[in-house]
Amino acid sequence: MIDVVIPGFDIALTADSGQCFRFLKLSPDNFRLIALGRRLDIGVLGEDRFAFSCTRGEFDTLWSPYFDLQEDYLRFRSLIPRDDAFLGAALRYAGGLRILRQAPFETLISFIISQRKTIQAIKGCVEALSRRFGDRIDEESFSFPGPEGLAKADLASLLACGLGYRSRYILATSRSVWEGRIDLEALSLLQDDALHLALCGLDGVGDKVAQCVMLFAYHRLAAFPRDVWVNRVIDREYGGSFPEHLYKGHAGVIQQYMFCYGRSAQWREMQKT
DNA sequence: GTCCAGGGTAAGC
DNA sequence: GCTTACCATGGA
Repeated sequence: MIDVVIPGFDIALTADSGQCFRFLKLSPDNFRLIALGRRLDIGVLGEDRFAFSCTRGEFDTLWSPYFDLQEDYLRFRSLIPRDDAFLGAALRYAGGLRILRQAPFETLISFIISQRKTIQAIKGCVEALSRRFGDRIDEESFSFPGPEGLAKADLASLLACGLGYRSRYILATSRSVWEGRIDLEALSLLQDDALHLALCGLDGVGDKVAQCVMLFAYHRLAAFPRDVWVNRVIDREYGGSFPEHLYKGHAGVIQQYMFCYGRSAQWREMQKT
């Protein structure tokens, strides 16, 4: 267990930001994450102070990159026009979140699952998949399965995880990865357009899922996923057209502020009046 | 009972 | 090129 100072970092917000479905909220100030084949517990000690259940070396080489802690998120704030009241409020609400650097396969499968599901439901499916096909980490923790485990699964087992019609997408895409028809590691060498095209060639992956995988796994900060929440914000606050061009190269970060604030009780309450 | 959720696909035009 | 019906599941 180590004690670290991370200015401006909000673990509660990041854990519930809809990027990753393997955060567990143990208490208001304690979180558990399964990632990188490990279990990590994070406690909030105070303003900008956190406890991580790992060594200093693991924090520096594994978790600091995972949480994108070397990036200066203050530089994204200066991109927001002063007269944009919505983004100003969104930043005050969600400015402490980070764009995670997650494993491509887990992110890919998780966002194929995500279609027409709530975040809670996605979490349930991902947990079920991990328990059935992943490796045991400890008494109660299981890693997300690799391509082999899912490629060799049968449809009935996938259906039993609550995946519904997405089961055949997950089987087909897992087989594409396992059989080497697509190399998720090699995709990191591609430019954004080529990466998007390659991802959209997979079963169950369209524009939105591809954008999520680009942003949350390949850290392409220009990717701009448009889901029902973001579209709702764009309709209500920007007359149906968001000026993405103002944030060239970093619109994905702005999108994530919009998503989190748009889902908040605070913004939703304002919409009722 | 109805509506909605971090959508994709294939058929139709 | 652009719409539209359909796809399972669970919770509000």
